[in-house]
Amino acid sequence: MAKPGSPSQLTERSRGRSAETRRTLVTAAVTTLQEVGFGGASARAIAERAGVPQGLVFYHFGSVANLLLAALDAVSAERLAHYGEALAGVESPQDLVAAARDVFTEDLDAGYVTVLVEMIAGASSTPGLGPEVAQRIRPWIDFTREAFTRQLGGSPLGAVVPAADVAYGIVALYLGLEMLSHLDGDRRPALALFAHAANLARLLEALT
Amino acid sequence: MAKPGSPSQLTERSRGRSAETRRTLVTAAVTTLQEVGFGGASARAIAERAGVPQGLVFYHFGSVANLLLAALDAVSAERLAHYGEALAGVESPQDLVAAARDVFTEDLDAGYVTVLVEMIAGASSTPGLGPEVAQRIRPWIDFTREAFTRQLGGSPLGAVVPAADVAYGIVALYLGLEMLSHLDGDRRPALALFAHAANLARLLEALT
DNA sequence: GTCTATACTTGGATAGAC
DNA sequence: GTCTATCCAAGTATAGAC
Repeated sequence: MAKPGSPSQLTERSRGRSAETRRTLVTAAVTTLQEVGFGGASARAIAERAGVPQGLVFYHFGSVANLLLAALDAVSAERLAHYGEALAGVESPQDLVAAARDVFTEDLDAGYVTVLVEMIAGASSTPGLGPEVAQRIRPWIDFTREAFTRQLGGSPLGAVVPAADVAYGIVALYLGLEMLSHLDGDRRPALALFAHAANLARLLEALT
Repeated sequence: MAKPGSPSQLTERSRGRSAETRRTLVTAAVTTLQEVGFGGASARAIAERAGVPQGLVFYHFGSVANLLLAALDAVSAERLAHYGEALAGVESPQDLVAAARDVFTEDLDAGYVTVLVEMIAGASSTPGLGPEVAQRIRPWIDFTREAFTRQLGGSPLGAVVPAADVAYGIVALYLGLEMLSHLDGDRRPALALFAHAANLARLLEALT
């Protein structure tokens, strides 16, 4: 049961091919989660999208769950990097809310958060998956905490409520909004909330 | 393909038996969703818990999805009735937050919201399920909107933010918190948020 | 090391027995 | 009208070919 990627006996050709197959499968796993959810993300469904035989899922990842976790890793890395860029120019709570709204819209359009939501919900039905998913969410909460601390740590709000708790709540809200918006295909209620948040941010700035 | 419950040819005995089988299946569907999620809620898994043969799922409900929707209906009805009672004695924003916290704890303990979350996430993988689930969530949002309007409609917050938007956000937050708390089995971060909300409610009351 | 063909299991659904 | 025996599709996983 040799793991792929082991160093011995690898030709240039086979090494490159393996890596590409893995990449293809990971990409296909992401789109499968987006299109048919965790429940529909079988080895067959993913492999078909990837254009490779179904057995390769098990050869390269050992199980469907592992492949889905790899997909989650890929999306997390991609998004966190992007969030970092999006927040680079932020200099006020108002900017922060605006950036959050833009990022939310992107996430919804591209279905990035769907992947996360499906994995969280799906974790209930696959033994051992829960902790793995939980671990992969922590960076999102940490990122949010830091962004909040930077822009609002010194404000009246930051004085009353610990950043860690707020960050947890914001991520929860983000996931919930994604879930509801995705469910009925209407993002307007969610975007309305961002607009109100912008108003409150303006109000808060006026106080300081 | 006669639907059960048709009036003709029914003995007292058979009518009672059918209703009881349906009830048993619905209850089993709820616990199955709670224990193994949407992905694990197969006709066989549910029927085993109900102690009835698997084919009865299709006889009585036509499909697994229909049975799961019936389970969601049962939970929704039960919870909305209970929420109504819990809010009967509420006379201030502070009371409202306290009641919400109690209800949240109950929901988490009994796994009621898990059913909802699993159905929302699972809707992605079953064609046609989305709208059905969306329809069943609307009452939760309406209920929240009314509760908010009653206690905070006249406050500064109510003046700035439309109740409908807030209600949507609160339900989203509620679902997200349930999802995260359930995932890593730690409800403390969520409960901390309710504590902060209580403080803010107190603050708001001081202003009015 | 990489991948394909095949074994085995579980699940949805229904034809027909009671 | 109610339920059971059975069928077929879809899923996971691996033994063995290249």
